[in-house]
Amino acid sequence: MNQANGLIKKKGSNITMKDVAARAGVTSVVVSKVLHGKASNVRVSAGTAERVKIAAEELGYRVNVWAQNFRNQETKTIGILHGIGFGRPLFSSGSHYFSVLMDGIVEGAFAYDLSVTLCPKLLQDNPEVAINDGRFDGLVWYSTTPNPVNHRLVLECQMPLVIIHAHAAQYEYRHPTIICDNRQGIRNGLNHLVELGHEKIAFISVPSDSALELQERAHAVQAESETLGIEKAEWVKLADYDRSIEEYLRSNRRATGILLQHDGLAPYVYQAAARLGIRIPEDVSVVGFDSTPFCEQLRPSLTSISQPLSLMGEKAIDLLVERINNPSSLARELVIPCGLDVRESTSSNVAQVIYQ
Amino acid sequence: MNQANGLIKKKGSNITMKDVAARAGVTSVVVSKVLHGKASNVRVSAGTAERVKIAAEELGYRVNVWAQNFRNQETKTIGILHGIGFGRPLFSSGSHYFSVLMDGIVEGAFAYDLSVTLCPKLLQDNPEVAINDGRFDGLVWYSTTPNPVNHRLVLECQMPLVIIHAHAAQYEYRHPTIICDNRQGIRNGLNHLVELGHEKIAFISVPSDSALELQERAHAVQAESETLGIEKAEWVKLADYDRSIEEYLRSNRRATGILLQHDGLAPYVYQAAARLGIRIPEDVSVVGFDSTPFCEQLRPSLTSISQPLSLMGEKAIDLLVERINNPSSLARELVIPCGLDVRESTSSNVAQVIYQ
DNA sequence: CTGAAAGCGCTAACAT
DNA sequence: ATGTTAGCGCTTTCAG
Repeated sequence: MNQANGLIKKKGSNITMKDVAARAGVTSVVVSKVLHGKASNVRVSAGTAERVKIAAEELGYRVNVWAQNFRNQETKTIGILHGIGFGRPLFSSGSHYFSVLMDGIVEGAFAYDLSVTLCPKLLQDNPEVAINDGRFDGLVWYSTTPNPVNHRLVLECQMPLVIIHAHAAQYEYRHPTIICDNRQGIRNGLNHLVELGHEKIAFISVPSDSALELQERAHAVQAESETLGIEKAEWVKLADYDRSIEEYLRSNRRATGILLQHDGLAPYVYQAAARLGIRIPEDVSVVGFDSTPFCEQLRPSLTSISQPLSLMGEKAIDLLVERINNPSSLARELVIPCGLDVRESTSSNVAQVIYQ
Repeated sequence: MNQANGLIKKKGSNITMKDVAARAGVTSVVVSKVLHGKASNVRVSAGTAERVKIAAEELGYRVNVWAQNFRNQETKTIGILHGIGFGRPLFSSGSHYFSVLMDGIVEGAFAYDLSVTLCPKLLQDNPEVAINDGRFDGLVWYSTTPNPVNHRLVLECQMPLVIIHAHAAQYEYRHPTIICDNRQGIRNGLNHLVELGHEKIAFISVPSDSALELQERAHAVQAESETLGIEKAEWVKLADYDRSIEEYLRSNRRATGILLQHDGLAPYVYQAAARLGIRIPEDVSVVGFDSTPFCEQLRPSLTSISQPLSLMGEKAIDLLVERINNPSSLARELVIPCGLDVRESTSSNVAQVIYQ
């Protein structure tokens, strides 16, 4: 087999500033100034500068960024902490959630010339070690369902850290947080149904809502339905997903507009409706929350309140950088408005009225 | 607003080995040996070791990994180079390709305790700089459609680098490569159709196939159809996607089994078939190549030859690590077998015969 | 068994 | 305008 290699450099066999300096007949300090010095710092004669540049070019010199960062006591790198047990998230499977979030985070990080690192030490066994081993300038932590263990870990974290999906108060204002405006999102959904002519609206929620955001959505429904002056939305709390929904849909209390606490409840509603011969959206309109890609796969596709996840990831980096540059800056909370993606699962209530 | 911070450490305000040494009444060398020394190296009295450990514990000492790596002239970090123009790939949108590949790469990297870094310098403007600035121990490069610019860049790369979707010969055996077995994949597809009773088989390909893998698939069809003893598969080369396919399907040369050069051609075939009232799979069976998630979204879902992308990412890291540890090791080529995901677009040819 | 010295590549501060 | 010194945190080498 034709085999050409040995072209790969051995560790530490790179050209350094010293080499360049030697060739240019100066010291490495001059090289540093010429090649990387801030304009103000460069007090070097034009001739020397030229010689240095030529020498660097000839030798194919490349700055060693790690040495540079090490010297500067920074890493220009941020880490991602995954909430649930800090296990490793997957890009390709699961809820698609991580992919979208990551895109935002990377986008934000790149704007500040920060690298984003997926680190086994951080994403597996012992985050508490890697969290503080000099690897990162800052961390992004996201979790929809906090638990006592990681709550404490996050609270005690001494590194610049930004938390996605939380209120600053939850973490004693120790770290900046970013969260979507669940109340305004619910308002979007309710408004949409009202505008379509629905007067009786139900909110379907999971049985136990440990996740803060789910709680907020539930509260918002209460508050907003009063404000909107619509019949106070009936709150269907699910004990047994399938059965509860079917019972509700069969009852005479059935609403014409249904709001879901999150998209994941849609299949239960769809299936129960199908069993009962209730058509979506002709007989009942359904609005989800989160507007995951999953919505597009449902038949009919699911109208859903959108959480601008990617944007949140991006903005999170703004907060983080602020914190890195000024560790004693205020731990701000950023609230991002929700949108509404109208799809096939909602329609006007008029037709229904006519044919009833 | 209740505000508690100032808890975030300033840069470089960490406990170092020096601090631990001072408290334990030894030097940092001893600390290093006790805390990080390989078992063989630790020639320290039990008492001292104990004191050091206690001191470290009391001070909350954490090793600074970057300093450690810097000293060891390594980074324990690999970078990902995206082929086409080296632009930044997105996780959430696009072909899903990147997500799957990344999962494999990360899986592989984590097995070696390597971090995977997404770096703006690498993924944007000037990869040629970041490629060699001391940031990475090695690089993964993937591209389905190489161009002269990045071909040269890759050829001249002095870092350990592994290439996904290429033959080692294309890069003069300078870097290890990994590629799926396109010929065997085509064989899978043809076999499947033959076993279903199809005797006349067509291969539909794109007009210009700059991508190496597409070429390989085409060649494989020629070679394998002979081997299989089936009527030599007709090769429909598309000049104009829609028209060519429709013309072909309308002609009396129409096959009952169609093999596609890649999944992306399926919609054209589906639509042309629909226009002509040709049913899939009743009248014609269709097999794609790549088995992208897209296959599931088609109606009927598309049977497709699968490329184990995630596994390829994982194996790529094996090759890369081999290269990092031994730069003058052989630039191997790894060929990974394809699978076949049977879905709804293929069925037995028997029914068709009966009712004809 | 422990310590002193040296240095990875780079740069800020202080000489000259 | 250029050089010298010093040190980021760590570990290897060599002396005691």
